[in-house]
Amino acid sequence: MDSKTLCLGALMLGDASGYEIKKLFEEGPFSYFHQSSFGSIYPALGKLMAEGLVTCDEHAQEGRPDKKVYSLTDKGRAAFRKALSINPQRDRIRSESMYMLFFAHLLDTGHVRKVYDGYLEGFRQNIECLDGLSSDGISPSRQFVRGFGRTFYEAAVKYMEENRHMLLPEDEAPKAKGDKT
Amino acid sequence: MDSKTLCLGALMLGDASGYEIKKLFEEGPFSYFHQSSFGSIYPALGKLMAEGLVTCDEHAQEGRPDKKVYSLTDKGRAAFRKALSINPQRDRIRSESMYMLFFAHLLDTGHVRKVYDGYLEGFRQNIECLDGLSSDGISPSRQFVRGFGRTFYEAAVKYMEENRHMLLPEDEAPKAKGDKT
DNA sequence: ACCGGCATGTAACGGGTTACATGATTTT
DNA sequence: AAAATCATGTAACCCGTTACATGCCGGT
Repeated sequence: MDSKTLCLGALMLGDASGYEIKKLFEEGPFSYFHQSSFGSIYPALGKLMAEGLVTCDEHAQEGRPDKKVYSLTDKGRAAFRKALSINPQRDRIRSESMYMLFFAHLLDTGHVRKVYDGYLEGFRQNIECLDGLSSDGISPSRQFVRGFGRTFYEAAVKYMEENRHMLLPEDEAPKAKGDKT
Repeated sequence: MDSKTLCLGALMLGDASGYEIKKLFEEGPFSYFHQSSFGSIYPALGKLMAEGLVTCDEHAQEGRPDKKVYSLTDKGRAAFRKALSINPQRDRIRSESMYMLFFAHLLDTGHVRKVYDGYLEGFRQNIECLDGLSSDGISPSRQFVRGFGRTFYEAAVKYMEENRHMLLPEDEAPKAKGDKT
């Protein structure tokens, strides 16, 4: 999915500036299945302007650059719908952490533990973040996607909690501290 | 994760040619969390050779290019371990299908159905593929990662089967064909 | 005092995907 | 007869990330 389509979609949720669009991908509704950075958003918005797919409303501000709020045009909405009407290719997963854990037996236990806990923590944070989103008046589509993300993250946390011993057996031992073994 | 590290990891599983490495990412043990293409594998192998991290054994063949089988050197194994000792950044999910389904209410029902079924089918195929892998003598690390993939795909299939109505309500109706409603 | 947030933008760099080039053999 | 598999490799292109440039305001 190219940056332009990503921006069009963001604007479907309401007018926004480049800065605000980035937040949608960082903490907002898109954060669970996409991301974007300034270096791709600003140029994308420029191109969309040139193509007449968005308009821009400049709000002068003191002490900081003007805030440029973009809005979709009818042409933009049509272009967005067209962009989504292609058949998406299969998702390509790309997990550095999993690649690393695949080779956990070659690595220092301390390192594996750090990666493991960090990965788990990331999933937990995503769940918290999902919990923090308001569900007022959102479309069934959005609810569906949110639920999907939730399902995934919860399954991941559960699996990692239950199967920690496979990669970190020694972490399981110190359960009873006064035992007579 | 850069292509060179990806190739080193592939060779940790055994000597292989570029062609075979690609298959590891397409159908093999890595297919669940990474991928790679010829355009990145062959140049990566060339660089690894130049750096002395792998050696190459050329097998002459009739009617097709010589098969170049690569093996890790000690230096290569050390480099691999070092590459994995950094702290991986958080996984970045990138799902075109989810992005599309997020906006399902804007799209033609037939298209949504096609995307939905295609997506689901992809997950089912991944599960089948996992079932087809032999578990003989694989390390706990590999078992862990495999289990993780399985957990994810099964949760995804279950969620999509149970919540289809959220995006495709009309598909639910024709359940009882002789009812008296 | 310093860091994080707000706010926009550019440029280099890196790297991966895609397409191209070649060609025999096996399967459908 | 066509398509897929085996097998390697190059090159252009795209495009995204990262770092840089600028600057104020509010909180610690």
